[in-house]
Amino acid sequence: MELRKIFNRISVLRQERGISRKELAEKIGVNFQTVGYLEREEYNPSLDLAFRISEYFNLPINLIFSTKPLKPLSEELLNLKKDTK
Amino acid sequence: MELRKIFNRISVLRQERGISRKELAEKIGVNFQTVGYLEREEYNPSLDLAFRISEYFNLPINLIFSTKPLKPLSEELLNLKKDTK
DNA sequence: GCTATTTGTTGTAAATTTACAACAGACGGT
DNA sequence: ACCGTCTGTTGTAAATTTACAACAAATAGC
Repeated sequence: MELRKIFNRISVLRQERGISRKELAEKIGVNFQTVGYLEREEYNPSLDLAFRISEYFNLPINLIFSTKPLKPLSEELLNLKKDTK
Repeated sequence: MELRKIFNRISVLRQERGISRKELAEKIGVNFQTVGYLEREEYNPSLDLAFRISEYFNLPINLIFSTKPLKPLSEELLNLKKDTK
């Protein structure tokens, strides 16, 4: 089906929480190397795994994953502030 | 990884739009039997495919897919109205 | 009734995701 | 310098998703 690459913010979110890949892996129930593969965007998570990550970070899927390259969160925040002023 | 089953509203949304599985399949770029598998929830879509469906229906992933059984849309609507009054 | 379209289902092969093991490099604390 | 933890990477096997072909049943239009 020629899969598109999905971009994600997993490593940023994980580092914000100050946890290691191993800890995150345990929380979401996968091998720690799998977290590595996901952070390096070497392959896409399954929908179920995407939901587990979303549940762990308490953020909707669309905020963590995107079909388009993700800007740094800091920049997104800046744009939001611009819009509301 | 013992995958959880993900529930979805694909068949309702498709029927609301009045299109066939074949038409939907063409729009999202998969085989029409694949749409059948998804509607019967025999397997979960990949994250990319979930995004294509989300883009086609112009709805966020979380409104179409869920880890918990989905109530009819009519009921969801009723709950929303209750909350706001 | 006939025909076309849609849907449900099954089977097999290909592609993708995940687990797991192994190893190397970076980094911090002692 | 040593030790432990974290990270990056590669390889292989297992599980899951997808394509595709085939066929039956249901439905709608003529």
